[in-house]
Amino acid sequence: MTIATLQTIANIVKVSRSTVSRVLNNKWEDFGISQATADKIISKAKDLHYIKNEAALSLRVKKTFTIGVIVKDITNPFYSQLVKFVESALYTKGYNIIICNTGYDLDKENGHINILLSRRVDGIILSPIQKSIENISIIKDRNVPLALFDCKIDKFEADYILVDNKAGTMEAVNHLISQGHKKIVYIGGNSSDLNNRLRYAGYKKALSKASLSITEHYVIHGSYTFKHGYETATELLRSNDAPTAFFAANNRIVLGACKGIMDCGLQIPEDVSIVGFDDFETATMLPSPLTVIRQPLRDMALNAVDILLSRMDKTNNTPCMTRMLKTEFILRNSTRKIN
Amino acid sequence: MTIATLQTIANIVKVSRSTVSRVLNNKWEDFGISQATADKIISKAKDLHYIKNEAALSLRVKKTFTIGVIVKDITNPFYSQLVKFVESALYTKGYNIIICNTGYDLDKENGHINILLSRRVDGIILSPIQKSIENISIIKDRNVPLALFDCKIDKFEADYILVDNKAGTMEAVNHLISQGHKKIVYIGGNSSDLNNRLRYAGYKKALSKASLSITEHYVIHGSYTFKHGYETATELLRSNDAPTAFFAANNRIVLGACKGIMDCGLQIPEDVSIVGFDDFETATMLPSPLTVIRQPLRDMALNAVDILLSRMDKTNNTPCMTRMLKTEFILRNSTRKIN
DNA sequence: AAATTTAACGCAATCGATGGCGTAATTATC
DNA sequence: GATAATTACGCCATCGATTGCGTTAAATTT
Repeated sequence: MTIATLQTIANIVKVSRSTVSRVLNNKWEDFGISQATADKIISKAKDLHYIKNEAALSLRVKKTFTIGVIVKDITNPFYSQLVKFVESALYTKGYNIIICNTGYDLDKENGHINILLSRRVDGIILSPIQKSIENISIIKDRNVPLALFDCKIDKFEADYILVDNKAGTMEAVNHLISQGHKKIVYIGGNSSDLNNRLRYAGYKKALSKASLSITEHYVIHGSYTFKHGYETATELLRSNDAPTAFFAANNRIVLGACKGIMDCGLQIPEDVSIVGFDDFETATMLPSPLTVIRQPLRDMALNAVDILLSRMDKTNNTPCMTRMLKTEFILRNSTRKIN
Repeated sequence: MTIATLQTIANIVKVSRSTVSRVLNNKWEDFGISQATADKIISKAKDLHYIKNEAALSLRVKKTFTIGVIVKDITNPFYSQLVKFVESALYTKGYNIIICNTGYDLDKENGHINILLSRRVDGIILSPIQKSIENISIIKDRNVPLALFDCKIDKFEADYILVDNKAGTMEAVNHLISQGHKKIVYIGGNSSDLNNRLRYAGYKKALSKASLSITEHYVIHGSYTFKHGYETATELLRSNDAPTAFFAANNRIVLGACKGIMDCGLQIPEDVSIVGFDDFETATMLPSPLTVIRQPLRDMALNAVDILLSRMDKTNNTPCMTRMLKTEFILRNSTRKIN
């Protein structure tokens, strides 16, 4: 009826809890327990459908085999893929993940951090919205391994996993320039967002290297949304100084921009070229498959897992480091040479 | 240095663990603990950054405030949205979720089930790949609340959450028929999949109601993949009996089919009409926004949570039930009237 | 002043698993 | 045949929090 514990089995086989524990953990030889006893215990455990209680184990060994993953929006392919890779890597190591979706809500982010700490997770992968260290530093204070993802927090020593936003963007914009484009729009995300600033820096650098000047009304920071991409594209294309190419700072913006372009009756890449940051499944499924900057999500996930696992070794005192990964330029068919 | 426990605080304030526990759980008035003592305890707890250990709590109260969610592919928007809604609903109730991604791997699914049981989760939401009850019934045997999602398992009494696949598909196909289409292709998923069979049944019924006969080479079961949609669409459109409309059985297939149609040099909806099962963000972002059958994901998630929560009340012995939710027909712009 | 209430806590068992240390019993060695 | 070594376990504290049941001291009542 009730769920079997070590004690239940011990009572039936008439041995002590310890013996049952040792047998069920395959250590009976180390403790000189007879095969006969072991067999009896194992078979009884099967009969009773014994399943160990991880909560009790955690309490005892001070390890939960649980990692907390805090993301902003799990429905964004960027994060869902990340989660997939993280889950898969950790599964093979015997860890589970608690997923926390903040939905860009600061209170929820902090709430989740506290919950994860009270659950004594063995590590946290965090892609934070907050920029200040107040609430994040309690993770560090408690010595919980932390991998910070896709962000950089001022004056906060930690292990970061980043991509080279600037170089990636430069590559994309260089490509447009090499195809003869001079009127290239930067459709950006939130202007206070560091990633956005770095991507913008890449854009600027590419232009200046090619001795092209920055046209102010071609730089539109805003938000990482479909709407922003759509509105920016349509407005500019209908203006009397229409651009010939767009760089979109993330996967949502690029979709909005594409839609905007098409709604203006223009074709990609015949009339307008476009490159986006972030690769995603549907990028290949558009009428013209999108040329994009791909973030190495799998590598990023593996790096995060790697950091956490190595930090769990408390003797490991290597200083925190930032792992900056290279992006990949994926040439598809959304840009073309112009005269 | 080391992490504070109730005992730590008790020692400092010179009271017993019980008193600290009662104060920190805001029950000190019930136990007649003086305000002065309470204040001292609370302030010490703050000083020491005390955070309760949920593992210890779980062990004691036999409740983990954790729900396991097992999905097939978290990167599929269908599941990532589901997870988002579930997470959000449970967060407000004080629960966390452990996410398990099976990647259509049966062993992993079973592995995850066992892990969740050993973690003594308070409930499981499962969208299984397995069709047999062998491995699933251990969940029921252990009396763990279970919500089965998007599936039906033979001879297994449980709480199911489904959508009316047949009616939904009928509505879609009826729409095509009402626009004058007679050559309507059914691009299906795995032929053994129940959802696929039900959707196909809806297709058949719609045709027969309109006195249209089933054309065998217009029914292509296969898999729920982009590739299948693409190949089916291109092959049929290039045949000498090209159809005028498609029904695609899920979000991946429909994207593949759209791409196939466009790669044949045809336009949606001018040359070919298409309706898909599943709504998803990018459906609106295609050149012609897709008309689709939307599954009520939010409702489905809330229902699942609701079932689990109510089943946790052990006095609740209401028989298992299947909640079949209605789909919604979302008319956009991927079909048109033909002569 | 004695009896009763109430305020203010403490004790110890419990949840389930682990592991260091100890001990009896058997077997091997000289 | 005495001693040493090995086999085969058991005892009990521990992890951290909760809670039923007691217990003491102060306050109140009569």
